[in-house]
Amino acid sequence: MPRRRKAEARKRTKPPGIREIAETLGISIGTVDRALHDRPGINKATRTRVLELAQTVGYRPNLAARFLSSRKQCRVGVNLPREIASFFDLVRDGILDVAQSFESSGVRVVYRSYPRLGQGEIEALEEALDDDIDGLVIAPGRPEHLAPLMRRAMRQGVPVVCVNTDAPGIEHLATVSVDAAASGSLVGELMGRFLGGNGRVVVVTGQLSTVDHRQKLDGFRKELGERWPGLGIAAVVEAHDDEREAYEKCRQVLASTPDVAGVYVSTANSIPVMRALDDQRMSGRLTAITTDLFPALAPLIESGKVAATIYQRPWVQGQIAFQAIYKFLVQRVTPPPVNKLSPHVVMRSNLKLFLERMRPDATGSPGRAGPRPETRAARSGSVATFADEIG
Amino acid sequence: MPRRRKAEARKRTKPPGIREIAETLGISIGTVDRALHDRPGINKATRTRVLELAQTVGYRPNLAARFLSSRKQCRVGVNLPREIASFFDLVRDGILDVAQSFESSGVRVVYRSYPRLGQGEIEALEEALDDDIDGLVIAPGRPEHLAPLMRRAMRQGVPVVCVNTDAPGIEHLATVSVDAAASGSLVGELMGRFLGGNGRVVVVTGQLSTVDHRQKLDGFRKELGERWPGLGIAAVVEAHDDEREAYEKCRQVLASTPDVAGVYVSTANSIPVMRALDDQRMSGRLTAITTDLFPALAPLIESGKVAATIYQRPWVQGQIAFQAIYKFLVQRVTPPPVNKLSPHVVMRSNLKLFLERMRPDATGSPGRAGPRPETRAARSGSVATFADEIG
DNA sequence: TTGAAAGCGATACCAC
DNA sequence: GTGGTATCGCTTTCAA
Repeated sequence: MPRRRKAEARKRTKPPGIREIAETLGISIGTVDRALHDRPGINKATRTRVLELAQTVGYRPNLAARFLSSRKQCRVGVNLPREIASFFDLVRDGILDVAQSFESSGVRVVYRSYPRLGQGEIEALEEALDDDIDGLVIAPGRPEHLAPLMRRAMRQGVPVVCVNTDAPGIEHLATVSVDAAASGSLVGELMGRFLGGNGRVVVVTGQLSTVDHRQKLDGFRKELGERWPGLGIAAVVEAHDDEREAYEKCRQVLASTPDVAGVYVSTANSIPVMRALDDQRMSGRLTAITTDLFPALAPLIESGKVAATIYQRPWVQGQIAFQAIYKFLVQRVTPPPVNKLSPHVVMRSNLKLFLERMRPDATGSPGRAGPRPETRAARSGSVATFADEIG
Repeated sequence: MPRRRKAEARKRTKPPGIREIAETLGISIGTVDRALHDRPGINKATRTRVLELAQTVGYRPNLAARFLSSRKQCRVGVNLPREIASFFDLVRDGILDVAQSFESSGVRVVYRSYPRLGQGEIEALEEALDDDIDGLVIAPGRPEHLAPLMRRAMRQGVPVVCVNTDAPGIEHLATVSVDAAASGSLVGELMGRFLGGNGRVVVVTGQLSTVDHRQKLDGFRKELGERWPGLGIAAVVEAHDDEREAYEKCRQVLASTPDVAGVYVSTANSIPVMRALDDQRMSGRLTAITTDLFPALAPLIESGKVAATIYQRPWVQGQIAFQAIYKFLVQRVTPPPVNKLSPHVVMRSNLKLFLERMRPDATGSPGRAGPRPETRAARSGSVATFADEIG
């Protein structure tokens, strides 16, 4: 067994650098640099020679050295709505967490917020694009309205990653979202199992013109149609993410449809729906499955009034989005254009695992602890980077 | 609105470095370095002065510079069993993925494997400790047998992170695992809902002396006891992760217990159990919930014979484990001692999202693509780092 | 016990 | 077009 000797063994045999390339080619490192970076003022022929040699020796730039020498910083814009905070605050935290772990590569996050999804997002995007930024993470509320600005970003060479939507039809580097169709059919399957295969279900959504909402309904309907002949949709309620509207419409529907066995709320707007159920004294008898997770929902899950909720993993969405931008900017790796996460099923028995991650103090950023003598290890109060991803 | 000017704005105002500290204190950077790193040969008084100033100015080392100048490399040992491959291969991939993304900080993975959980792990651990390694990730099969070696690791100053167990009672830096108790009660809750609150369930486990297995059973039993009065445990079968044993014992139990409504297999040993059910012509009528996910299980989920399986997220476990070691070694951040992941529920409707991640070609390591001219962006065939975490 | 200086591997200039 | 060289912030070594 090859037991390495203590001292010298841990020096690394250094990989080929630009200096080696320069030497073997008998040119200067400046020229190599020019070739590698497509910089102007270099002979086509030498450029090719350099590129080829780089290829064969397997040259890979030393990112530490690059960051150290180039004094410019990478600035990544993050535009998110303030509402719904329980979701987007976690997206932001996920982003900050990853950003943090790459701080030594000189990335900085420039954060902008606006009132709500689709409200002020155009202005914020415009502002960000004016702000000489290298990359951008956004949560498009109304993708179609953003299209022109997205084209502008493209022209400016600013890569944009969209979270919480697959934003088809607008230009972007990548999207990150929960698989909406899978989300819908997952609820269909849970509903089928929970109801023993029989019953009629009311679906409460936002508005069906939103791709995401449409896909969830379609997924749900497909699952029911293909696998659960005894299950049907009693009604589809569009509540437009409005509390009052959700409450009123649900009351009406429930009153006029007595034999409802289940309710599926496919947006975060579940509280008023549950209130309507309560008012009809139905919340115990009905099987309710909701979407997202926030403090007000916890007691409803605890009590069993909500059988399950579909968690859309905002923290992880943020992580992935930032990761994509970072790798693209720093390492020139183009991410997959569409990143679909698997939704999580949260029920009473695993609820606490998720709530723990939602405490405001659990932002999981030991590195932010600030100045400390390096020799003293700091035990961080919460979970490090990836660990938080469960939230 | 503060629109920054184009060119100069993106230079960063540099944070305080050891040079600044040296200057304001009127000493040399060498001395500052000695103070910051507790190196021998420095006056106690100056040391304190440096440390204090560092504290007040908020000194944070530039990791890029550190890595660049220190020519030593960090070597992290990874010891994993070859069986069960569907699980541990993914743990390894998760580790490699993170390692990859930190390659520019000079971490290297030294991989060792041995036949199966608990078989050869002592030798492998010994070998790793002999191999002058800086940190270690292991998957302890029999923690109690490893105790002396773990103590040795501790003495040698080698931090160890354990995956797939919370390995109580042995020394380690941290553990990463699915929350076994939550896993058990989650199955209890699913069972309760699926069976409509009535029926008797057979539990198939490995061996109850294994903490992890015990906790799952306890979680399951607790959930049933507290919330599902109509549900009971018909029998608990210890199959010791042996296929034949599982099959035989299950056959017997099922034959002698006619009124079984559900089966819970709390280890990956579910195939023989399902075969036993099939042989008794019960697989359709029973509600089966299993653990882990591997190719052979997919058709059983597809067909509905397995209602759900609890996915233990090997990929993420690997990521978190390596991340913990890395942060500890490089950034001196001590991770939380226990990292409990929330288990995922996989059913027919979201199965494909998980299977996609299990294809052997989907290792998600664009950076490994090898030498390429940097100016040419590479579109990676699969998902970048964090994205794969859903698998 | 301390100071001074030589790298690490890239970028960004200058001069030719 | 190309070569040379200062520079980034730190570690390391040698000299005082």
